[in-house]
Amino acid sequence: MNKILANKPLYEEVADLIRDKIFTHELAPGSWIDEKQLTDQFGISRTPLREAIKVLASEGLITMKIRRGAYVTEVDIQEIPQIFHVIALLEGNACKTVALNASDIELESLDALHLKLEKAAADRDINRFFELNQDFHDKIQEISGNRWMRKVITDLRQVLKLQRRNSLTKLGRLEQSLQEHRLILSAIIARKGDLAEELMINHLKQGQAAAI
Amino acid sequence: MNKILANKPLYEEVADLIRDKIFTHELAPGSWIDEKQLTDQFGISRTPLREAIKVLASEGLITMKIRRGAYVTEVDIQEIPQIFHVIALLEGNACKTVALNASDIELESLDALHLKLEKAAADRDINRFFELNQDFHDKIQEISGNRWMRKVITDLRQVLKLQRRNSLTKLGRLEQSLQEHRLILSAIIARKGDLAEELMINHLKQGQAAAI
DNA sequence: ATTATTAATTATGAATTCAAAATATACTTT
DNA sequence: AAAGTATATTTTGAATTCATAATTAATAAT
Repeated sequence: MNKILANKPLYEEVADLIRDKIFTHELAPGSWIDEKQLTDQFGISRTPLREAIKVLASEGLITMKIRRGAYVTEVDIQEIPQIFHVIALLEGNACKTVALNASDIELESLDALHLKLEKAAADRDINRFFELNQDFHDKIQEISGNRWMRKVITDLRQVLKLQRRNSLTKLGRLEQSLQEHRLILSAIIARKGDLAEELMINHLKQGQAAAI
Repeated sequence: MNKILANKPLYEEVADLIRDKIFTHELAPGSWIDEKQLTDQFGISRTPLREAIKVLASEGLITMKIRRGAYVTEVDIQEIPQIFHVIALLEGNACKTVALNASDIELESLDALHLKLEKAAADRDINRFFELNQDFHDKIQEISGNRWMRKVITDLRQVLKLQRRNSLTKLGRLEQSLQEHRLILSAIIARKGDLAEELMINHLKQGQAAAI
């Protein structure tokens, strides 16, 4: 692997690749991570691979077993609601912050994003909807301006992705999710902080219910 | 370093050692991490050291600069309130959960812990007080039973420790902190969830104010 | 004397090598 | 054929080596 002028350290690129494999279940929860097979596949040595593995372990995606290698984390099913709980608490709070503190320009950008989401839904473009749905949540966190909260939410969502089969694919859930977003957005624009918070928490609880 | 029968992987032990160095400011925020000097000091090779560094980077304690090594993270002073905000939100919620759901036996163990805290305060044993103070917060999280919330709080507290000079050393703050704990505990025992939450959030905000 | 340019040194990122442990395979022995 | 032991292979954890980039020191030029 002689990449000229790498902008990212190799171990991070490798971590990204492995994350993908985990989320697509090419590396399923519980499965052993075969270092040899991955180094061969990526055309790299074990050094950056093992560094990547350690990072993913620290993120909770991988579990190390001493003297017998790395395994994709199996999230205990009963822990899923716990993770959802933390995410809901944080995203709900971010939502309130946005409702109370965002500038009008920021709200406009959020509104613009929601419009795209509506369009994707109208077009029945599921993948695009899924992507924009994520962007909408991200945008709220971005506007709320708490970098650390955002990192926490990102990490936890990642762990959820280990487990969950996409809940939006369930028929009807897409339309319902969209409607919930509409309500959240209008509460934010109306500067109703507590309502926005409550709606976001409820929205995430619905998502959780759909996921199980 | 030929440790016979290591129970922990070397890179984790090394990560612990470096964490200590960071918290004691032997490695101060912003300072460059000299791999050679550390491998010499620890008597190990660069491989486990670099793995440890990657883990600490993923925890936010260390910042990697591409092609110029690792540095102890400098937390932007204006981000401190953001971190406190997240911790307060989570610990407050954990506190509410405990007030509403803990078993009587669990509350007894919390009460017992608080008694030790009172004793340490009466003895003016600052170090012990500091330790038990941390244990009290930990215990609440433990009882609340959300492993993931706990991990998040632990990681964030760790980042705070980078920066903060111990706020309890300020005269008077110790007594005030103790009083706040008393109130929190009695709210919990009285099963007043919302009050317990509010008191905990207030307690952490006081701590933040004292730290700045 | 100060700035540029080049050479030497050092540090980083990554591959390779090595020792010990774990696993799998072959071989007895009954 | 089954169970147990011995041997071979694979895998892990960690040290070492190597190429390239970055820094420092040395030299030359104005």
